[in-house]
Amino acid sequence: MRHRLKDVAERAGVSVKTVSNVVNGYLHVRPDTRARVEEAIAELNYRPNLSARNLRKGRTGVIALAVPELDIPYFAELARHVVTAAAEHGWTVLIDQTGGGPEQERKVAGGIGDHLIDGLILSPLALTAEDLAGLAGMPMVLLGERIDHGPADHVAIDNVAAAHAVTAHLIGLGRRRIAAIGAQRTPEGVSARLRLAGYAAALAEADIGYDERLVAPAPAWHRADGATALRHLLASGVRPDAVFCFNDTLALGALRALHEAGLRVPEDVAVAGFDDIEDGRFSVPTLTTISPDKERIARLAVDLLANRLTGDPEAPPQELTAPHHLIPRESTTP
Amino acid sequence: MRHRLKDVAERAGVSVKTVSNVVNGYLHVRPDTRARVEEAIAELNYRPNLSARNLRKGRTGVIALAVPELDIPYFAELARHVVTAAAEHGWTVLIDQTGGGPEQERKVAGGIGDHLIDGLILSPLALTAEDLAGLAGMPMVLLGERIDHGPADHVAIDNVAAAHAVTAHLIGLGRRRIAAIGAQRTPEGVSARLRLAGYAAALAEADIGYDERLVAPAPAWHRADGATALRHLLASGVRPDAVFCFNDTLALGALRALHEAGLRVPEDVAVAGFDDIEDGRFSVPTLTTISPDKERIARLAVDLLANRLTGDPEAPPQELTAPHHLIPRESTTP
DNA sequence: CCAGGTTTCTACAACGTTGTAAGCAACGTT
DNA sequence: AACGTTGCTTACAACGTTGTAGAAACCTGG
Repeated sequence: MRHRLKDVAERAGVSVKTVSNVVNGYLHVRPDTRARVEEAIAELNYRPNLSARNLRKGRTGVIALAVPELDIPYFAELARHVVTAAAEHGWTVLIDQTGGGPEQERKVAGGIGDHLIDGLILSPLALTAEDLAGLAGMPMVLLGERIDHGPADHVAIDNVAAAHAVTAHLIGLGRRRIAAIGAQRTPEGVSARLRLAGYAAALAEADIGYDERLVAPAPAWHRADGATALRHLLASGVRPDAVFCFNDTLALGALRALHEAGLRVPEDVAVAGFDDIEDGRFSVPTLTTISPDKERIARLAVDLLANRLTGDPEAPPQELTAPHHLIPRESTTP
Repeated sequence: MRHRLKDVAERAGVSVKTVSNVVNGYLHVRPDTRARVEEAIAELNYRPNLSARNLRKGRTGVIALAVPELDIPYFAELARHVVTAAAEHGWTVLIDQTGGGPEQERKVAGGIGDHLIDGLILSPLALTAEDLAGLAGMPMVLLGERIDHGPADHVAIDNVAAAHAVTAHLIGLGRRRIAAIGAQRTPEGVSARLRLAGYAAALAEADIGYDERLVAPAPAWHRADGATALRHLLASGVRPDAVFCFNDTLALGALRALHEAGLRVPEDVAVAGFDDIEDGRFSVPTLTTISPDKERIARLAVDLLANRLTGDPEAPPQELTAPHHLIPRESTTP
C-alpha cells in the first residue's frame, strides 16, 4: 500500500537517487527519464516519508506556534495568519496550547524541542528571560511582550502608544472617570503594565488625576474576568463614565456586567477594548477597540524565524513593531 | 549542542542499545547501569530524535485535527478538548485548517498523509464519500456529519433530535412563526439538512405549517452570514416571532441584525442557537442554545482513533453519538 | 564444579531518504 | 585522435533510532 523510492525506481527502471532527484526538482534529469519517473510516481501514488527525509536533512519542515489558549479569539485569529504565512515558506505549523501557566509554558518551550520542530513562535504570558535561557539553540520568535534581555527575536505592537490612543479617545469624548480593567501586579503581566502605562500617560496629559480605585485587576483576560471585575467595581460604589479594558474579551464581559447593572453603553458608560476580535464587530453595542495588524504580526514573526533558520543563528535579536489603529464603534460613539 | 544515543553511551560506558533500553523503559537493565545511563542523559541533556525514532518505528506520535476554521469558536473549543484527550495517549496534535472548501479539504486529507501523522480527526464540511475513498489506509475519525457509506469511524450528536428540542422549546413559549437560519441546499450541507429536518418535525408535531419564506439560507455560518440572512428576511416583509439559527455564530449575527431593526429579544423575537460557544454566555442577551458535549466528542474521537491504530484497521466503521442538552437563556426566556 | 536457566548486555542490520563522489556518455575543442 | 566539459545517472554511506539474535555474565540446584 505504501511505496518507497525503491519501488518507484524499480518501476521506472532507474536508480533510487534519480527518483529522489525528480522528486526534489533537481535540474539535470533528462526529460524522458523524468517523465518515466513521474509516471511511476503517479501510478504508485508515491509520497515521500517525511520522517526519513527529516532524519537525513536535519530539518523537519514543521514549526510550532505556542499560544496560551486556542479558544481566546485573538489567538485563534493570530494562529490562522501564522498558518497562512508559514505555508508560504512550505512549513507546517504545529499549534500548541501552553495554558498560560509558567510551568506549562516552560515545558512546552523546552519539551517540544524533541527534534520535531525547526523553530518556535511563542506567545508568552508568564515566561521570564531565565526560562528562555534554557532554550538556547532553538530558533525562536516571541510575540507580544518583550522579555528584557531575552535572547530571541520579537514582534509586538506599541502597547503604550495604543493604550494611550484609546484613553485619549475616551477623554476626547468628554469622559473623565475612566476605569482600567485588566491590571496585573504580577511581574509576568508585561502587557498589562504597558497598557496601564499608556492609560496613565494619557490621563496625565489631560490633567486628570490617576484614581487607584478605578483600576481593576483581572487574574486572566476572559469574558468572565471582565464581568467580575466590573461588578466588583460597581459594587464598591465607584461609578466610572468610561471603561478601558485591556483586551476585547474583558470588554465583552464588561458590557455584559454593565447591561446587568442597568447602565447604558455608551450613554452612561463608554467601553473600549483591545485586539479587534470578530465578536466585537457584532456585539450589542459594537466594540470600540485597538486593531493590531495581526496579519502583519504573523508575517513578521514567520519571516524572522525564516531568517534565523537560513541565516546566522547568532545574529543579535531583532525587535520589530507591527502597526495598530483605533477603531471607534458604538460602545463609545453611538 | 545536540547529543545522540551514541554520545550518551560513550559517556556511560555502555552500548548504544542499552541507552535506548533505558530511554524506553526496558525492564532488564541492572539498577546501577540504569543509574549511570540516566546520569549521562541528564548531563548531556539528551533528547531522542523523533524523526529517527519515527522512521524506525513507523509511527510518528502525531495525529492531525483538521477543522474548517480555527477562529470559529466552536472549533477552537473542540480543538482544545482534542489536544487534551490526545495528550493522554501521548500524542501531539497537528491542527490544520481546511478553510471548508472541498478542494482544500481534499488536499489536507490527502496531502497530509505524508507519513507525518499516524491518524486524522477530520471535521468535514464539504467532503463526500468519494473523496474519502482516496484516503483509504489513513486511520481516520470523522466529526460532525456522517458521510453515507464512508469508510471511517464517526462521532456526532443527534442533530435531528437537538434541532427538534430547540424548536419545541420555542413552540412551548407560544411562538408560531419560527424562522430557521442556516439552511443550505448544497448536497454538502448535511448538518444543515439534519437540523432543518428536526425543525420541520417539531413544527409538524405542533400542527404549525412549514413556511418556506421563514427558512433562510446562509452560505457560511459566520456572524456576518447570520446578520445578512436576518436582514434579508426582515426586508422581504417576513416578521418572525422566533428564530432558530443553526449555530451560535449565526445567532449572534442575528441578534445584531434584530437590534439594528429595533426589535427586542426575546419580547418581539426569541432567538436560539446551536453549539454553546462561550460568546453566547456573555452576549446581550445571553443565548439559548444546544450544548453538545464537546469534551465527550473529543474523547470519543481520540479513543476511536486509538482503537484503529492499535486494533484491527479493517474492523467495520463505528458510529458513536455524544450527548447534548438544551440550555435556555435570556434570548428566549427573559 | 557443572548443567540449565535467567538476566543483562552487545553487535548488527534495518527504517527511507539525500549528499558525495564518481562513472559513463556524448559533446565540442584543441 | 586525444582532451576537457558538460549532462545525466548511479553506488555508497550516512542521518539516529530500535528489533533481532545471540553472547556474556549471573544465578540456581544438584
